[in-house]
Amino acid sequence: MTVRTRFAPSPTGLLHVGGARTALFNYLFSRHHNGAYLLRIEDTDRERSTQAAVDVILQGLAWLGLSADEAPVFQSTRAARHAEVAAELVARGHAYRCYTSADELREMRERATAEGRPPRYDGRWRDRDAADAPAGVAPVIRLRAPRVGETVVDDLVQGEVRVSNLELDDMIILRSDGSPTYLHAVVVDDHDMAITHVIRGDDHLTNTFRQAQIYDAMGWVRPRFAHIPLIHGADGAKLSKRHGAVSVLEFEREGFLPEALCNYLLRLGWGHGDAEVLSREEAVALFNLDGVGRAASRMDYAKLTHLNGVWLRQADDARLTAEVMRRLAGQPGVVLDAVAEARVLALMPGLKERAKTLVELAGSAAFLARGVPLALDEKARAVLTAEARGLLGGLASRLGETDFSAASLDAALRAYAEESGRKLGQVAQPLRAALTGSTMSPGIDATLAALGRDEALARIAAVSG
RNA sequence: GUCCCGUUCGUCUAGAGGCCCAGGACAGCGCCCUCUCACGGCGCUAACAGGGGUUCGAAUCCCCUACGGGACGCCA
Repeated sequence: MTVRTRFAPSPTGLLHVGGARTALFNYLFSRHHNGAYLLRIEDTDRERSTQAAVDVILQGLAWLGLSADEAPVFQSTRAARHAEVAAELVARGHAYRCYTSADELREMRERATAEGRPPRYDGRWRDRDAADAPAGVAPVIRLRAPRVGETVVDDLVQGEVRVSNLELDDMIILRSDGSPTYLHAVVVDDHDMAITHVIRGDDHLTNTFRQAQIYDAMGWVRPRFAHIPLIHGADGAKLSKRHGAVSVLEFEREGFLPEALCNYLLRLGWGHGDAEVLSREEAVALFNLDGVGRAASRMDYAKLTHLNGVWLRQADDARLTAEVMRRLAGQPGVVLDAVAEARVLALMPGLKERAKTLVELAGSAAFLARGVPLALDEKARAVLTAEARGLLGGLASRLGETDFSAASLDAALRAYAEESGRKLGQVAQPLRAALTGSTMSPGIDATLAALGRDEALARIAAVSG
């Protein structure tokens, strides 16, 4: 049987890292088994569901490279089918109409809580004759759940989890307005979509017992379940809007690469020996549910940032250059012409070695797109003493006759330093300050080469007076 | 309150009875490399929640306690 997984977010907020990881695991599991990975938008809560939220989810998944294999299924379009299944359940005696009012239910719950019992529906309409139905009251449909024995779920991550049926009451599957409840809609949709593996957050684990009862009542074969632990914020608390439960698109804005975020998320709650850096292909080949832990884990931005640096260094120069140009756009003082782009591309091997995020990368490349005279930061000014400026003046004529390749430049600089009785650093640092306006950059030879002779000389002239 | 799940260095994890006086990664701290900053290399600090069992032997199995999380809605 073909493996079919699905990611089923409700479009009521943002696609945060928890949802992203759930999507990733579903994706990897299905790919590992050459199966299909689907998307279902659980938009039955019309009040809170918005098109904007749907778009954010779609964009986030696309950015992560986790777009679904088939068009998304919108749960709200399936209400008739949900009602149909509920009616079938009634016809088969596995569900019944309940006329208990909201007030009665509240009373029931309050009394149970006061007496220290778990709040449960008492099943008062379970075996009552339909003739007793009060006039003018629209009933809900409740599942006639088994009252003896236990419900067992064999979870691929959590193992065998069981609960006494005494703990479960007759859940509502269809509301009095005819709309399905979440638990019911999910079961019907997963069945109709032929989902074979339900991989989701473990906040759904106890819901699974009730869903299992619906499958059983319909005589449907249950999918395999895998409940993965939640991701907590850096402070250990549940991920919420207040704790950086930001959209994954926010990570893009902050300069993270999708492959780095996926790599990080994969290792959060899943391990395979000492493997840390994993490409998408490697992840597909290695991913399994056995490697998923059972304890919640915390977001660690430091490690994410490190991984981002690793992936940045491996990334294609042209791609990174395009990212830098995009991020530099609109910044004051930069000129984004073909010349600037060529310089950024030329220096990219050195630049990407030193950056952890695209934001940093753009920041460190900005000097390549600025004009003369360059603004000098504090440290650069300190380096450019009168003596250093004089040294640069002498260097300028030397550079006028040097071949502008990194190797030749390196040799020329070393020769000049030696002739002047200085260490290379005493020449390189003032030069770096003049060329970049700061005291940090890729190797001075590569920086010179990227700028080109004319620009380099102009920048030197601007400071050596 | 009831039920379910969990607890290995600060963090993510390896570990499926002897290979573990617990390994890797990030972070931190040193040293080296070096034209700056990074990268890289080397090294250091640092954990089996607590208590009982079982066993020749337990991080690994069982029980209890503590702590954490989740679920108990005509929300999803």
